[in-house]
Amino acid sequence: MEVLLEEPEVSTRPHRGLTKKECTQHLMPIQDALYVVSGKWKLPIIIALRERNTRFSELQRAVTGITARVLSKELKDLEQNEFVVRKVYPTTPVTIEYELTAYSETLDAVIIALHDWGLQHRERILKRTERE
Amino acid sequence: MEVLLEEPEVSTRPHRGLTKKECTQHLMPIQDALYVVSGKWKLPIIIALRERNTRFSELQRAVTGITARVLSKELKDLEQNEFVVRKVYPTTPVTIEYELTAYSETLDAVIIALHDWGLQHRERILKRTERE
DNA sequence: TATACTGCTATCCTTTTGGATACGGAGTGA
DNA sequence: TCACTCCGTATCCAAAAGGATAGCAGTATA
Repeated sequence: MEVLLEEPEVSTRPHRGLTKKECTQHLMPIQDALYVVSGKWKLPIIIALRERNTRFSELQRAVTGITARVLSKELKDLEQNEFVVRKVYPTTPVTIEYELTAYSETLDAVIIALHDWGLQHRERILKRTERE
Repeated sequence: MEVLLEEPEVSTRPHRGLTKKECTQHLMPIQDALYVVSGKWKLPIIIALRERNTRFSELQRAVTGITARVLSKELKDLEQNEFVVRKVYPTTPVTIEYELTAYSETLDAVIIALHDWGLQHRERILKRTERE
């Protein structure tokens, strides 16, 4: 899993005083961010973690429908992005806890923006389908 | 392509005074929003459209690497979400123009949030890889 | 002794997404 | 007439994402 993406190429014309280069430079961080939150399970897992579900099997129950394979992979991704720390306690048997980091909270602005937009979009679509 | 998603199920515990139901209700709009901006080409196309590339072949040149098949499909999606209108002018041969709607600008807050977060994330990762 | 739970990994399979290539009719220019 | 552009569609394929199932070592429980 790559964390930084390559520069995509878009367009040739300036826009609002931005050169092509500036536009595509804007695109890269956007795609980095999207990479981090998109996919079927990333946000459900983060939400489950916020609700203090910390252990693997607990998470698997909380995020209904996810398989161990996928949960394991997603947790590794979240760890790599430093949203989660994996703590191993030498009990018998070992206890493993996944905890959200302070850094994971920086995502809040993104999540809120997505949420607000999504909410009005959903309402818009429902109204539209009513009309039809 | 579905526009509204099903309610996902996550977790069982309350969090910050929110019930389970409230949490998952938050998730739905987020996933609606993600649905609209994620994928390889959606944002590059929107950016190209903002730069006044309106015609099909123009878009295909502007968004380098996209094939006609995929561009065609993405434009249909964008139309369905009411980000784009397809206008047909009865010239000979017909001229077809894709134009962004005013509604497409409501995405700006989301795009900016993604951009800002992505930018600092990228810097964070670059610093981290320097240290190693 | 048998069964179950924990925290996974391995293997294989399906679905989704996107890419390659070819082709289409209609028009335009040499 | 030949070649080229425009705006796509159709068919087939490859890669990525995700799902199903099985298993495993260690411990606890019945």
